[in-house]
Amino acid sequence: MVDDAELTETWTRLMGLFMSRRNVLFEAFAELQLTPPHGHAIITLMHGGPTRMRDMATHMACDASYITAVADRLEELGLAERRPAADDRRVKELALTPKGEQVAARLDAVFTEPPAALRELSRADQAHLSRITKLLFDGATDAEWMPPRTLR
Amino acid sequence: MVDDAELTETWTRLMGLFMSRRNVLFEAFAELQLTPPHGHAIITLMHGGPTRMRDMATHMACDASYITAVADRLEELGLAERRPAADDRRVKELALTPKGEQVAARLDAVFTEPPAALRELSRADQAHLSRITKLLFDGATDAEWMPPRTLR
DNA sequence: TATTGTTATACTCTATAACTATA
DNA sequence: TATAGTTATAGAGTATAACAATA
Repeated sequence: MVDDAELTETWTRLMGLFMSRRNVLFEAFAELQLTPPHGHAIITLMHGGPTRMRDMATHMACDASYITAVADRLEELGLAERRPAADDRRVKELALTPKGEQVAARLDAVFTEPPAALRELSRADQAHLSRITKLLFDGATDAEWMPPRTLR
Repeated sequence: MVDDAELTETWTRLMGLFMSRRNVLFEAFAELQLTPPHGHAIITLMHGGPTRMRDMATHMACDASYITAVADRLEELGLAERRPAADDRRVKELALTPKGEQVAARLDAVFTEPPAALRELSRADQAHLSRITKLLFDGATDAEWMPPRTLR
């Protein structure tokens, strides 16, 4: 029997798991002396490769001037560097350093790593959950679903 | 077949749903001219009743002085009010006004409302998901699980 | 002396506006 | 003239430290 209250409880339980993972990620940010936007930026660089500062501002939905500050900080930390773009002398690209690659990979792993409890489900339940989340994904409207690139 | 990659994808899909709900809640905060901490505070008051300012600071994991600012703002908005505590004249309690009750209930509903996609699952899959999330809940260590009181 | 809430203050995060150098 | 990035500056959010009232 699945009534409305039970559906809400189901959702609440899922939310609890999310919150815990979010906390883990935020702790990882703090340990690396990064704010969430800085973490977001380097994970974006890891997935997308060298990125024009303007495009980074668009992606992060923030003002361009803030990207200047983020880039400054990432350079200070030795995680990323500015590079002139090949074709347009106004443009700079932001690119990860080798150290930045390592840090980004570590943060990305923290983010995508399923909670241990998920691993401890039976194979059958893991398969159920996989199938059901695919249905959720297909059933969700665009407004409801957002690609979880990183947590901001 | 459920290999590690599939488990990660399952988790990623769930994260996507979560992110979307988070956005909805943040929009609801913004419409009410509340920051997440203010929303957090009034939902706490809704669940816990009148609360000493000191206890609110502990609950919100912030400095006591910040609660002064939060209380000021909530009073300005007519959502909460300070009351002297009965037993200790140093202490003030924060309590929701009738308007605050309404606003808190609305925010809480936004927060706990399951995504539409969850409702559109078959009864059988809803039951599966309910059962599996209970297993997740029971299997999670304290460090992994956090009661999703509100989103900060 | 210790604790509650407040004030004064400072620091961080982020945006807006003005500027430069290219295009 | 328009665009990419920077600088200067301002505002919001939040903490720290000192303070008054009460325990």
